[in-house]
Amino acid sequence: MNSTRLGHDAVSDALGTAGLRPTPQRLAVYDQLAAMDDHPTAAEVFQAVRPRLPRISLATVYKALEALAAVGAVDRLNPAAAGGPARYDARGDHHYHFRCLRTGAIHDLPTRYDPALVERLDPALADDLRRRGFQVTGYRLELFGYQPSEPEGERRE
Amino acid sequence: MNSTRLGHDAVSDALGTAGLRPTPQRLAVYDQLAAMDDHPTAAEVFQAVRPRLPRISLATVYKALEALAAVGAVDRLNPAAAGGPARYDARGDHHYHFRCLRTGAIHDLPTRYDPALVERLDPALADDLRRRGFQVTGYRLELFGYQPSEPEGERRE
DNA sequence: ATCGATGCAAAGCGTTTGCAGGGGT
DNA sequence: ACCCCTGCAAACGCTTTGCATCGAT
Repeated sequence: MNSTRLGHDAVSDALGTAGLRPTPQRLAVYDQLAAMDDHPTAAEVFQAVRPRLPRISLATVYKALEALAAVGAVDRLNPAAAGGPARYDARGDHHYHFRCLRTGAIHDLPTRYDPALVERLDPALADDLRRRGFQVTGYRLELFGYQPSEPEGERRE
Repeated sequence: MNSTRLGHDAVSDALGTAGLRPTPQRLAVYDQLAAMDDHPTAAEVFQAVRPRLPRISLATVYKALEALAAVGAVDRLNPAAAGGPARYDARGDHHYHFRCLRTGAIHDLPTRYDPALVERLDPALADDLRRRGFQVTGYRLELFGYQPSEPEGERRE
């Protein structure tokens, strides 16, 4: 569904290169994450993979997500509220997100990470940061609002 | 230090209008927050107000921050990592933040909330969102990187 | 045989809640 | 008198960790 999602081979390679094993659990977690397009929580991934791996534990899902994040195969998205669950993103590149304030779902936006965004957005700000000695290594842009309501499949955080 | 910070009277008024009482604890929490410029966590505010209010509890600090946020006197900033503490902002307006990846400190950026940011950043994206029925009510822009190291006063999350 | 990964249970951390006591209007 | 607030303690949700077992090289 998305051109930036990796296949088993690419994920296996990425894990292997980092000295991590491409276990069935890790690959299943990645598959499940890549198949869901509203960026599920760890608990949701856990429920979704249980039919395939009935003996998997939630702790293993967390560890798998950590391993996948370590090799850049997934991104962990910050919780919307303190104490809320983090959500995960199977894309390996940077992009913007839209977060629904009603359901907590996160959708990808068809835009790309733009290293020059700050410069373009506000040259004076970029200049000011440089002058103050702040080294900017990245940014996060997140839109929020409300997605069209769906008759089913709703989720609340 | 910052023109958008409110005085006791304004905070008291805001609380009163909402049917909330301007208690010493709430005002002290607001004062402390306004006096710190790296956007402390609830625990840090708690420690900072203890000398003035030795009997205050952490729960009261949380409740005070909630009350202040409810009337718009403070903003709660999402945790950087899942399970990490939220940070609080004494400014009543919207603006961007710079988050230090080393210390977790958050600094204000001298920019303002721009309702037309999405339109300006990417008109095609704005159009696409409208077409798909997504209602955008706000956004969050956060830069991260590294602040100049300080000889003292460092903090890690 | 080695060494990492799994899965279970328990701990950890930030935050919220229940509730009795207290204070302002 | 009323109602909100405080402060203590306990509960809560999400995540991580300790540890014995398992599995692949």
